[in-house]
Amino acid sequence: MLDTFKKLPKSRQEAILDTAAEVIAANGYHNASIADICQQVDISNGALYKYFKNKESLFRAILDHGLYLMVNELYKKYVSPADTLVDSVRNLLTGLIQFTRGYRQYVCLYVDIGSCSMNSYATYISERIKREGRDFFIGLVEQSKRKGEIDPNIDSDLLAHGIDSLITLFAYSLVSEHHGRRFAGFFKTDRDLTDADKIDIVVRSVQMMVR
Amino acid sequence: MLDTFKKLPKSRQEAILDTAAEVIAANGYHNASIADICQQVDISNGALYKYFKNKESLFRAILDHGLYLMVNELYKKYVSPADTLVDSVRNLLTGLIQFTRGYRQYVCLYVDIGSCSMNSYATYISERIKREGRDFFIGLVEQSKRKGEIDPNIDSDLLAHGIDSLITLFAYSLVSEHHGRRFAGFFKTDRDLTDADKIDIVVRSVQMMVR
Amino acid sequence: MLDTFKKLPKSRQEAILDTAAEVIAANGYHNASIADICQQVDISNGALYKYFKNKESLFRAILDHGLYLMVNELYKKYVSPADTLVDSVRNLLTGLIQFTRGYRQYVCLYVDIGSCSMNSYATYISERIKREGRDFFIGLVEQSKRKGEIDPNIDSDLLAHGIDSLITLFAYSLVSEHHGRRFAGFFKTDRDLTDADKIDIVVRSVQMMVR
Amino acid sequence: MLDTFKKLPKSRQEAILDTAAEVIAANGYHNASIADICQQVDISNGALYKYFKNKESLFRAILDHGLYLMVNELYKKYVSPADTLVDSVRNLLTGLIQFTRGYRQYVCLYVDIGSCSMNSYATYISERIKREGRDFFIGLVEQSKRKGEIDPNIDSDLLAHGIDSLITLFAYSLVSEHHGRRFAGFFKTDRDLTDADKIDIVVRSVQMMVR
DNA sequence: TATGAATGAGCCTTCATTCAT
DNA sequence: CATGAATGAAGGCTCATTCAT
Repeated sequence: MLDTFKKLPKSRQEAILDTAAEVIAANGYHNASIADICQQVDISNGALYKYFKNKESLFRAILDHGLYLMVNELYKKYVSPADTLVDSVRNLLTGLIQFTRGYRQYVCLYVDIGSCSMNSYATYISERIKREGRDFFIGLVEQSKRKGEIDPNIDSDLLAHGIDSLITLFAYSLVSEHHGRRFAGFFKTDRDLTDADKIDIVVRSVQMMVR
Repeated sequence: MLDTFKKLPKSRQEAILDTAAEVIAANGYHNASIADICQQVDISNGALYKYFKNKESLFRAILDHGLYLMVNELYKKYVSPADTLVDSVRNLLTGLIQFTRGYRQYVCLYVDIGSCSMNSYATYISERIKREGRDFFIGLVEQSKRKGEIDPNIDSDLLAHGIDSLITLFAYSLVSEHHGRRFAGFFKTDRDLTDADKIDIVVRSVQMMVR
Repeated sequence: MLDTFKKLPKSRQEAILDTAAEVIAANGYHNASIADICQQVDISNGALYKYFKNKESLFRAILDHGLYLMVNELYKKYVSPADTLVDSVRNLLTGLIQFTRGYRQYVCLYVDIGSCSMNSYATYISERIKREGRDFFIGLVEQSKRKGEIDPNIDSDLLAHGIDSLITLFAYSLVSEHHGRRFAGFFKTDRDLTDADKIDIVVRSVQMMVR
Repeated sequence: MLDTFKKLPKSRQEAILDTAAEVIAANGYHNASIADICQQVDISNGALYKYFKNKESLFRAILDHGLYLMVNELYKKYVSPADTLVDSVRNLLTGLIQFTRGYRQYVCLYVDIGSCSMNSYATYISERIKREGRDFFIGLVEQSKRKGEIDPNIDSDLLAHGIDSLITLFAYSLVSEHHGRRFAGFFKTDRDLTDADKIDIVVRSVQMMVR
């Protein structure tokens, strides 16, 4: 990200990142063309290269912004220390659905970054994503222990990892064709699973683990 | 896949698919070039187009073969009806590690197919993958119930989904930079997690769910 | 130069190199566009890149061919051991004029390669050009000494260098605006210098050196 | 060159021209970018276009300044009417080496202007360069004749042209990879030719012509 | 007057696909 | 049936130049 970009009004910066993220999320990093992005963002080809050194650098700025949003618009927004573990999880899932409405493209990129062909790009952001997620969920579990809600003998790491796994795949299911199908596949209904159904499933899974 | 391809010796067919899968897994579908694939596979450019209508059709053949391998070299090979649920899971995880040694590229593609930018390609194969996975895990759980190993009141779908979630992300962690980091991130050791450590983690997670 | 190019008929190879050389000579290396070259040569953009790895590699092939021509169509063609030194020079100058009629573009490139902005490209070919030129002219001078035409006390290197200098700038004057003017500038006539005039000037200069 | 530029302090004007000349000399006219030039010169992109109509106009101003320097910092500085012809040549060569230390970029451009791809740009300046050079060298020769140093029957034009040729290629050899190699190639030493060696060579060549 | 962001055509290069041999 | 040369659109990126501030 170059200085020229930082000098833009925050709202313009966000609009550019959001739209560029959309194009990349829809087509995949390699398949999204700079020309496409510029057209959608409504800036000239040259302008983009005044903002970012190259395609990869634009992508990194998008990933950075996505992480920022995940922490500030999700982790910090939908969870309060007063809640029980299970309520926290439920709130987070609800939050995730809200978040996906506003920032679907970033959820997509969050999924994409996990694919093997993105391994080299993942290096840039994964460590930070990991840290945020781990601290958040281990914090949740230990708080819950302190409040005496769950058995103190439960392995915190194990439980945090289990909850994170369920929530990760829940998030994936919101935007990925494959994961949507996989998630729903286990549950036979005569209609599609609603968001509420899916929240319920994850919450019950967590309860199964802490019971 | 055209008839010309089917007429090739099975071993040649597999060699072509395996190598093409390798190139695509390493670079991503959009970033892998037909020229690269032909060179690695050691066939002429024209030959490839005698075997497959186009790039996407080659990709589909690869996905088909990957699914075939997953069922026959994994689900059917490493699990026996005599085992307990937990042992089955352990065996499957061990199998996955073996499978990844021989067919890493297909595991990669299995991960990739979950990314949003592959949504349109996922449609082709996901339904079948989902069915195989769902039947396998629900089968495992119900067999276990029948043998009286686990509480019959447990929701089979929920448990099957939970186990599948853990195993899915375990598989992901074997080949994806991001998922490798995410998985290990929850567990502090002074060294990297070994495969045995990771198996142990998933097994204990499953025990947590059926306890 | 790639194998694909070498497989073309020699005549086609030459036609491609000659035409590409023309475009580059007319516009300069950096200013000559691949698109222009392809259009003039009448091949597709992609074809050129099947023949040559990149622009620089095409340029090198052109330089190689130019050197080949200089040796075979000039040095070897217009000079015979029977001639006196002065006649050899005269024949070479006549040859240069002929050569320039058929291969003007290569003479241009020979001039261009001497410009500072081509220093990095010159490295590739200069050493060989130098060797050919030096051997040719020193050979000429020493032969002349052996035949007793010129004073054996004359420093061969010095004389060879002097002759080469005059001939070099004569060649330059045939194709370069600047050098044409510089050369002619010293001689006042009421008309432009003819080729014969210029040959005469160089020959008399050489005579001045061996007198 | 626009009035805005002429209003700048002379020293600023020179600094701008010198630095811009450096960038163009290093990269070649077509390959040197305005952005690069502005950055090196430390003026804004817009400012440059307030000073000069366009890239070519800047280039012309540089060429003009180069000619000015050649006349005033070289021809007028290192040669005195009291010197013999040979001493004048020696002084000029020494001067050229000094000049190249201070103004190498202009020597480069002087070489570049001779290349064919610069023919259209050469038109602008060559006539004047030619005149200065011709007058200078013919002046030198005729003065020498008047002083009775050299045979009055020698053709002044021819000698002036010969001397200019040697000095031109000497100058070229100071900055051009190709010409450096060509010049030195004729003289076998176990070390590189020093500047003094090269001066000596040219001086002896001139002596060979006037003997 | 000075700035530097914006433009968009044009650059070199790659690619999936076709087709003559 | 196999080959691999040919295509030309499209890719990421740069550039001389303009113009609102």
